[in-house]
Amino acid sequence: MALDSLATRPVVAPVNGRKLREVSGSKNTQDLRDSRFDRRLAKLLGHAARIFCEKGYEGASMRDLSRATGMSLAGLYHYFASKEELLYLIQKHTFLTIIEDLRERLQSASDPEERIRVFIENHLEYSMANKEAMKVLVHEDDTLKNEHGTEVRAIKREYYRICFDLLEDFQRARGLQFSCRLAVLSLFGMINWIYTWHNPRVDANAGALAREMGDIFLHGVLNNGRTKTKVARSK
Amino acid sequence: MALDSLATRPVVAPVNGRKLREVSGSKNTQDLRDSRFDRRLAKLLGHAARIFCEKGYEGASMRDLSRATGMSLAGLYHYFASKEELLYLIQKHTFLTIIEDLRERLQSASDPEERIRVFIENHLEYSMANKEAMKVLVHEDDTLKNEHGTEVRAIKREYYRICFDLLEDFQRARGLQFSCRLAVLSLFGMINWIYTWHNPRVDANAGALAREMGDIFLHGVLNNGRTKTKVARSK
DNA sequence: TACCGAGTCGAACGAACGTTCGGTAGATTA
DNA sequence: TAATCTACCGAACGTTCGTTCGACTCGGTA
Repeated sequence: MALDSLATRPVVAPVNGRKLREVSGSKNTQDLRDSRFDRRLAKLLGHAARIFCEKGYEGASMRDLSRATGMSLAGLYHYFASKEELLYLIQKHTFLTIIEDLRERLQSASDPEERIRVFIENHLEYSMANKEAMKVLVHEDDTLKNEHGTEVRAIKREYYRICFDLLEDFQRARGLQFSCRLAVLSLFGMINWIYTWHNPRVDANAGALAREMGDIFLHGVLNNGRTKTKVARSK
Repeated sequence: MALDSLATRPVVAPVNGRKLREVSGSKNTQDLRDSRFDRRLAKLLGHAARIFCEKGYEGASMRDLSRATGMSLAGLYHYFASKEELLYLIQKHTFLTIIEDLRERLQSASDPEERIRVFIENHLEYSMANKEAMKVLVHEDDTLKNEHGTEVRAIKREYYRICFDLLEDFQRARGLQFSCRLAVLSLFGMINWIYTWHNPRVDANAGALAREMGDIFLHGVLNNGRTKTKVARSK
């Protein structure tokens, strides 16, 4: 639920113009301070994700975040430069974590079908475990403009590309013919739509859902790649 | 593109507290005035849909609408009571028109598979012909609260129900077993996601897209309803 | 002729917005 | 001990928001 690690921060431009001092202080003290800063920031991002999820980015106010976190309005700006950067940090961290998890999981699956199922399962498990950040990622898809928007869109393209390649592998292995673009986007539609309807009290959990949706999708592209026109009768 | 008819207005509570006079004026003059009012309102709703589509409901301002329509800020409120009602009118009209079109089309299709294909085709054709209103409908799905929200949600449930019943018929006719709820929601995900990626210069038109997505979806639920576990090998 | 309602407008209302400024307490460094 | 830096705050800044008010014109009605 919480954005519990910001390990990605060091590789990008420092947040809020906060300079990374190069020679002052002992390394230990420095790390301690930075990790304290990061932990506080991560907690703020978690609150922000919940608020953006509930009221939408435009509908949410910095005063909402101030109220939710107990920190003063001005104090918040110690941790980020603007409301827009807040959204950027949430989206970027969410996307990068999903991709990182996915890459890890894909290492232990070689069968093309299995790899697509891993993709779906990873996406769904992350979505269910981080509902709020995930809705912010999907729903505020074209909210960010300029550099921040460009950067997040680049990560999105990367994620798209991974799925596209998995589908091409599957297609090649089975000798099928179908539009990978349409297939990827249909799959994304199915799995990104879930946040609008999933109710943990009546709907299956991530694993079961991933299996069922994987079945629908894979049978769909499989049979569609082989035959044309009408769906075969069952008897 | 434009919300070109508001034929639904007479059956609901009058917009903006505007009373329907009962005895004053000749009937012809009355009709003329009302239709003039409706035409102007419909034009405003078209502009509003475009603006809500571009900037989101919360991000759009009444001043944006004033600028786009050339009407003064105060003048707008002659046609509706509030910004919220504006969104309500757009969503309601869009939903009711889709359902009306669908009911008409379904009358000339009796085969269960064919009827599902009609559903998909209707949805996609309307979406492509009314991109802006459609995005507002999908994207601002849970923006409306209270009475307006309740009413739109009721129409949405009706639309869901139609699709659900079509799927049950298909299931019964083919003797299949699968979760209709999951199938409907997967299908909705596929077709409601389109607005995020469709590019008329590179992607197929509504008819072709409806056929391809229909193939994927129908093969998906068909084979999934018959077999379990792994996808059959193609050789 | 007097009147009325539809349609439209400029100007303003109070509230809320994102952000900034000047400061302070306390820990760390020189 | 003096200087510096981190973390935070109250109070305000200027702007924009949705909405309202009073007034005006104008075609149709009594």
